[in-house]
Amino acid sequence: MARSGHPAVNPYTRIVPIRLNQPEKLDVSGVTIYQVAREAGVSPSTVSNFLNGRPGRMLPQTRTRVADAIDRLGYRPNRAARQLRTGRIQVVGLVVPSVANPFWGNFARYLERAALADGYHVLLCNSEREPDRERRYLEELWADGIRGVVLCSSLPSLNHVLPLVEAGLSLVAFDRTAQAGDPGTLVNISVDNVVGAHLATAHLLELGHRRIAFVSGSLRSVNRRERFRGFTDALEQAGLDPAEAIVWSGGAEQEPYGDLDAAGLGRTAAHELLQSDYRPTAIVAINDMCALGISAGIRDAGLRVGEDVSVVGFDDIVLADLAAPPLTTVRQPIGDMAAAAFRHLLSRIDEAEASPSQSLLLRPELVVRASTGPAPEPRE
Amino acid sequence: MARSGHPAVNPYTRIVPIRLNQPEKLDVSGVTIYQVAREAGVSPSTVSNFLNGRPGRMLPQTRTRVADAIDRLGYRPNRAARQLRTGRIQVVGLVVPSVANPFWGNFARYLERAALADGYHVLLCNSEREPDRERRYLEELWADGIRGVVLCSSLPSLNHVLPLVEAGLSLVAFDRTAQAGDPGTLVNISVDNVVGAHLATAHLLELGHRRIAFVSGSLRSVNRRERFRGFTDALEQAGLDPAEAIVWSGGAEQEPYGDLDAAGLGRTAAHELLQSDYRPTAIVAINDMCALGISAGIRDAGLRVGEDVSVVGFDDIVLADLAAPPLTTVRQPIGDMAAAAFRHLLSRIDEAEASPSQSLLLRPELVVRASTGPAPEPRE
DNA sequence: TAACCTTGCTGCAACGTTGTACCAGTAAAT
DNA sequence: ATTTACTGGTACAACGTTGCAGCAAGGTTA
Repeated sequence: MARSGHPAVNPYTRIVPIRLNQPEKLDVSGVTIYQVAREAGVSPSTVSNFLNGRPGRMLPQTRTRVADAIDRLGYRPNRAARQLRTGRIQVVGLVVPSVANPFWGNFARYLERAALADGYHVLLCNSEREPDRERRYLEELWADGIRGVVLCSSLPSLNHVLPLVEAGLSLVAFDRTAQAGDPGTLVNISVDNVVGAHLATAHLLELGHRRIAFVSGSLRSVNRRERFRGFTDALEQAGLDPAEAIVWSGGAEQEPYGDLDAAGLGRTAAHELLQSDYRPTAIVAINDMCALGISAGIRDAGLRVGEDVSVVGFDDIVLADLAAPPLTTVRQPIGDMAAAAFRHLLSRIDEAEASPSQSLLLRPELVVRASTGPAPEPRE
Repeated sequence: MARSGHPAVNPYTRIVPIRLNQPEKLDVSGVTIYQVAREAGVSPSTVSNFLNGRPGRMLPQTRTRVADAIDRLGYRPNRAARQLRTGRIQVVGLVVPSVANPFWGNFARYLERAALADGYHVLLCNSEREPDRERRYLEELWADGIRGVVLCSSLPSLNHVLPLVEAGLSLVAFDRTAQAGDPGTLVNISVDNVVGAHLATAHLLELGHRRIAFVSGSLRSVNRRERFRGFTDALEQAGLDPAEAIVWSGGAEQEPYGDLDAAGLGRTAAHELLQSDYRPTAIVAINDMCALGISAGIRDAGLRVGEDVSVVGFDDIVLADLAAPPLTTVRQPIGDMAAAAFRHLLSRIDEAEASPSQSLLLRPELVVRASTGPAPEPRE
């Protein structure tokens, strides 16, 4: 501090003894790598080597001395300093449509579990499925030094985040399969939506249903398109003409993805479908929230779910088992998917060379409950 | 770099041209405060003053020059460097029992919204209501430099986190009212549980119900105790003897808080209560998940919710309106509470002197839907 | 005119960590 | 005896930001 002896006192300035803006910085834990070094009788570099570089670079006795000192002092590395120095940070981002949706909340919990096991934290962001919010969030995360993000988007195009990916952001897209225009380094992780919807539809066909409807919001998102394909594939395989399938794809154009309103959407769909001449005996819903809405709509019409009209959902949220009647649905292996997402993210961040784009599809599982039953006798 | 001319070459070592461990640090955005300073023709200190200290400390023209330079270069301050220097960080923690519960997911979303408006991020943690996880999370957050946390705990005692609070951690306890042993600087934010349960119970009494049950898991958590008090208060006020109230307080001792299983708990409770001789005509549930489970249990018994047995929930989660029949419930002003929580947190972090402990109780609102109806005629 | 104050800016050291470059000391190869 | 290699460490300069201390220039007061 006083490098050249006492600091020269400016004869023109009075002493100002009160420091209003003192840093008042609360020490993160008070103890730094220097104190550990002194305690262990080594240099800070050696402690750093112990912590990061090879611990093989020192004698066993030195190693234990350092370890003991760290223990004794309760030393914890200062993350800010580490990040400043290395540019790395032990945090990944998670962008979901909305944690208010139990499916995403659940996914967040599993991802956190996976991340925590590797000493990573998860920074959570709600995009509300708005591309602009997605972009701003990713920019924010990037500026924070975060280099890996799990993006739950479902949007067909990722153009809005392309610049960041090109700058080096590692992106794992969840609930979305690869598209033609995707960046070359993208990893996609998703349930096999085609198989899932196929399972659901085949289940209904086996029960004897022939007039089956598919209900969703706009079909613009990737997974919805795929689920629809699984639906038509199954019909075709059963010898039905998919062109004659009943498709209810509502929702205003201006708000085509509404997650929260999926239930309301389903209810409306049920009302309309059950009033029509060609009334379906079974309905495949785009997800569980939608299916719960459909169930409510069926009841509104004075019909019984699982008897007059069967309903299949998708996701298997906790509430599916709780509904009246419990919902038959397609279960996503959400824990496995979260773990895989984090594992891929980590390998992307660590490796200098980004491996080429790839997709991981996990097989879903049909959970049969009481919302589906044999097709009622045709009464025509 | 080459401060003293060419670095002396060690005659004993061959040149090792391959640097395996190069830092490869991706620049956060490439542009630093130095480049902004050069672009604006001022010193880095002036740019820093513009960013933090008073911008009144410079001429208007200087101010605009700096602002322009920042714009032109797209400068964003490096948070790690800032944190290292100041010890501050623009992140608050949020510890919830589990985001898999829609109520907490929703709360997280609102808190994020409030935080984002002030440039703060939210780091989310799932405690699963385990005191030990709570403690470890808070320690982790503290080590990360985070000085403010919203803790959604409901545990009567906060002893397990006391050391951190004493070290300077600002804590806002959510969904929990003040307790005798609380730290002196704690802020409690909660809905008025007594009033809420009172509203729910009074509503049932007005409908003519007299045999009303209260269903919850263990009563050890703070808010559950209070809701129970609101329940008994209302009974008393109606001239009934609370000692004769039907109280179902189940759940194994070893897992007394199960959030995910609240629904299963409710279902079991309904089964047991409806089999008893003194069967209730109405049930007050500890929360909506529990109420949905109770509804399922009532249906299991072949009875109609809202006609044979009325059910009131608590929280007003999205699914309450979706159930069959839609759930009458007590709505928590969750957005207001989240905003208040963040506001208090911020003032605690900013102010050097922590103001004394206080509690904020927000008034809940009864939302009447179809799960409650007039008490059935006594058929005895 | 001397003494002091105010304004508007800059210089500099630090925050805690890391990894490269270096270096003694010893062992092995020439 | 000399060269080379390996081992087990240390010294030091960054990373980007901040805010105190300082300092010219001009203004105000005595």
